[in-house]
Amino acid sequence: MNDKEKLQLAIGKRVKLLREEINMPQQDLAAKCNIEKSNLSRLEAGGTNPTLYTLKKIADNLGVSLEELVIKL
Amino acid sequence: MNDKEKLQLAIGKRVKLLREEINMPQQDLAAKCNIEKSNLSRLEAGGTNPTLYTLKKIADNLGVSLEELVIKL
DNA sequence: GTTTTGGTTATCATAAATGATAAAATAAGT
DNA sequence: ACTTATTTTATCATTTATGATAACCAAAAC
Repeated sequence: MNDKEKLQLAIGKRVKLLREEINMPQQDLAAKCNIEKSNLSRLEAGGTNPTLYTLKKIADNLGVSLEELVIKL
Repeated sequence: MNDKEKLQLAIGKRVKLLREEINMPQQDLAAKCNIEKSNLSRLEAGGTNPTLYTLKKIADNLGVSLEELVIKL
């Protein structure tokens, strides 16, 4: 498990946590962000190294700032 | 100028500002991050949509947290 | 038990970030 | 002016995130 993989897992968990806190399904969040739901699923599972723009859209639609999204990463 | 481009310009300026605050040349930062100096140049100019891992390496080597790096974006 | 609902996994194509290298431009210092 | 350091720009190959679609799994509802 390298740094990159750890980071991917961490951001994935963070997104999942914030999303579940507001009871928003993956598909809803994905739709709002204009990303594929399968893509979001992989992201939350730590399977991708998302770009800044993807993270920004997720933060916006979760109602948090980008800082809050990447906290402790 | 769309949202993505604005975001790229914003992160670029932020990296540049933080880097210059500690008087670190692009090439030094790039070397520490194991990224190409040309790549960093483009990033600071707003020409790329960097991945989370790239941003994390940059934050680490600038001596700031990821939150601090993406502040106000 | 069979519909929903939410989530996962798989595959392939496409777009784009990055690696690698080189050349040109700019600034700073001597 | 000349040198040196720094940055920018360009190009091409490679890697990878994402788009798009489909099939599958799990749990809860009914």
